Amino acid sequence: MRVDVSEIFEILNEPQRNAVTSESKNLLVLAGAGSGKTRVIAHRVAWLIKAENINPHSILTVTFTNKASREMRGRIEDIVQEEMGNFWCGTFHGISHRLLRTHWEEAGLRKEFAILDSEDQYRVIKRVVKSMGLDDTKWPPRQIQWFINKQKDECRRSKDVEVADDYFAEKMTEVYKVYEELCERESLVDFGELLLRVYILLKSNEEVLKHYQRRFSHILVDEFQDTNEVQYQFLRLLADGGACFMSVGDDDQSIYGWRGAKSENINRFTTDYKNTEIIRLEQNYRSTSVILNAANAVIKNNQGRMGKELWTDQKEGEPISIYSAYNEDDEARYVVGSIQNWVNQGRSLDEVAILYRSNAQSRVLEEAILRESLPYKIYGGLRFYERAEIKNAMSYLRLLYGREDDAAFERVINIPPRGIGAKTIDIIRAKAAEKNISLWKACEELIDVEGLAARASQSIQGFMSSFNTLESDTRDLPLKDLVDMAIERSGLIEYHKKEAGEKGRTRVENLSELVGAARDFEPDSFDELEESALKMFIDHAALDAGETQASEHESAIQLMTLHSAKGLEFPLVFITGFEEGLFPHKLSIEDPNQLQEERRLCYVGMTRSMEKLYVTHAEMRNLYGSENFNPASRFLREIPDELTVEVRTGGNVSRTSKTSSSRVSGEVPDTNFKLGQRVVHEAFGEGVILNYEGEGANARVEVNFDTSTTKWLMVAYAKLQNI
DNA sequence: TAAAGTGAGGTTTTT
DNA sequence: CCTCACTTTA
Repeated sequence: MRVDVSEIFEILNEPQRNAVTSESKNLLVLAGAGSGKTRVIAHRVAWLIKAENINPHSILTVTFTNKASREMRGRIEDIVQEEMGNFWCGTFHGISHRLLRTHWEEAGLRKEFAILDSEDQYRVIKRVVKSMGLDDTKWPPRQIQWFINKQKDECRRSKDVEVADDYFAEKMTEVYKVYEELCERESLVDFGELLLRVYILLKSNEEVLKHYQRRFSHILVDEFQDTNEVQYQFLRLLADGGACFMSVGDDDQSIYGWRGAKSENINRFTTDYKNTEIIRLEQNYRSTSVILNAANAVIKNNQGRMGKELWTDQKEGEPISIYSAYNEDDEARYVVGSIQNWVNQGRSLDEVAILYRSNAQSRVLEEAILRESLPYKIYGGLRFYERAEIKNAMSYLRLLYGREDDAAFERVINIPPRGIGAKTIDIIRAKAAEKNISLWKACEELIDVEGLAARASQSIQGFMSSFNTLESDTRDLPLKDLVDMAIERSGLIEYHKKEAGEKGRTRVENLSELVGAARDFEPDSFDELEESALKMFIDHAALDAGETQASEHESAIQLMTLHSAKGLEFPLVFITGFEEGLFPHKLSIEDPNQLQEERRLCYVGMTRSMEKLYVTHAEMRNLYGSENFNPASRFLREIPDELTVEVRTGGNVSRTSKTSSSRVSGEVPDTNFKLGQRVVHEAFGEGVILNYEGEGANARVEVNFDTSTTKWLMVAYAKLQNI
């Protein structure tokens, strides 16, 4: 039966249509910012189903974030007008998880294996470091966690790590090994492990591999430039069965190289898969031509691009406003003033985004917004399932599901406080280690032999028996009531109620929101697996930490880092802190590759803007307690002058400042020195004047010497010479 | 068991 | 300089 698919076509341009209907076995779509990349994937899936009569069951669509995967599924279902329960559309991690739940046995896991989120993983690693007798100030668990994850991203087990004479790598690999053994023993799977284990499963198990190779006739991958090694290899194994493989990405928007993403995977795709058809989506539907041309001009400075130039038939639009602020307060004031102008023109606040390179910059901006009592929403805090009170409640649920969950046990054994201190826990841990059993079992044994202080013992018995009653009381209850009862009995609500002020109240609110989340929880079509709702809820919480903030649908200014702005669009965008050392960040300036990534980040930031873009920088910025005089970002010079307009000072924003106006010129009053001046000192050598206070005979200057020491010196005594 | 003190660290983040 | 994690202390 032929289905009318004209609707699929109507809204697509030619390259988009070519991508959607391509019959090539291997297809690479280079999709520029705002060129309709999600639309192309969604329509292609719809096309395959409606026009080519491909069973949704045979299609695999992979994205990076849960949000993207939800959006994708939603859009596809909108087009095909039906729900597709058996269609696999998910994140790499979600899909891997699903495969492991199905093939736990072949993968060498217990049926009830638990997922460690990064905080759980951190705690486990910390415990491992301690148990190995290592000093955790010398061996920071964070760094080891990073190391281990990096190895896993690169498909390396501890035995595969090449340490090559590097003492640190050697030691960290040892920790990796012990961590590996612990996870094996307790059947714990961290995020990296989900992928690595699936990769190893497919690679070593012919039967499972063949099954999925036969099943998936079409594989579609979004944001291909963000794939890391293990993800690439995983896809490769699946596609090697002869599936049609479409990857969509943009090398110019690769901003996650620092966490293992390899944008080379785009090039690699074309060499690994012969006769790959390449389609470029270069028409941008988002931004004015001014913004687009500026972004193009900036990204042109990068080497080794796949080649792509965005164009638009939209109007030219307003020039980009450049503002050189006196300091960061002035910058923030200017931004807020401009937003008020926007509002006065009848525009709305949720059309506005303020972007910055690093989170620390948000505070000054936040304060300026607060002063004008404008509503704002800041991205980047803890997400729902990452909050302490929620993790505590989830630990109760995890323990209810499986008493062997040590991570959960440790978390809640003394929360709320029940008189079980560090000593008692040490005894329990020692027992568990000695007998190689879980903490829960160790408690049972210790109680039997009276190996604990009477009070602690009693308290633990109470704690443990409460789980047994809870279990029998919640059997056959729907998930929502189960969660409700578990939280009620945990004592967490009472505990947080006692907390002072606002904090305790929001925590109690969050706990009841968790009950709400349980009520609304729909297992994402895991139906073929016989898994309890509770377990699915627990896994869901680990794999999808939820939104950054509870969504208030009030109109608000959006504040976020350039990284988190990727994929979003706003009519009005501010990019702040456009300064050397901040953006590009000082840690990225030396390495050409990292510098190129910074430039891509700039490109991403600029292309977020639909109508109007502001770029601001501060001549002076307080950083780590001292004043910095950063030159404007090199990216600013890469924007053609004819596309910009310099905002004159004394306009809508005043330059008021606590310090005297002479500071603007940078001259140290009644001396021969000025800020930024190079000077030489008899003992310390050459340096640059960073700051000053006082004047004339009392003037002191702060000099940053080339030996990279900074000193405050009295001008009257220091015998500084101008160079 | 919470409050006060100490010390390190300060780029970007998803799963 | 400010924040955060962690330790010490009343």
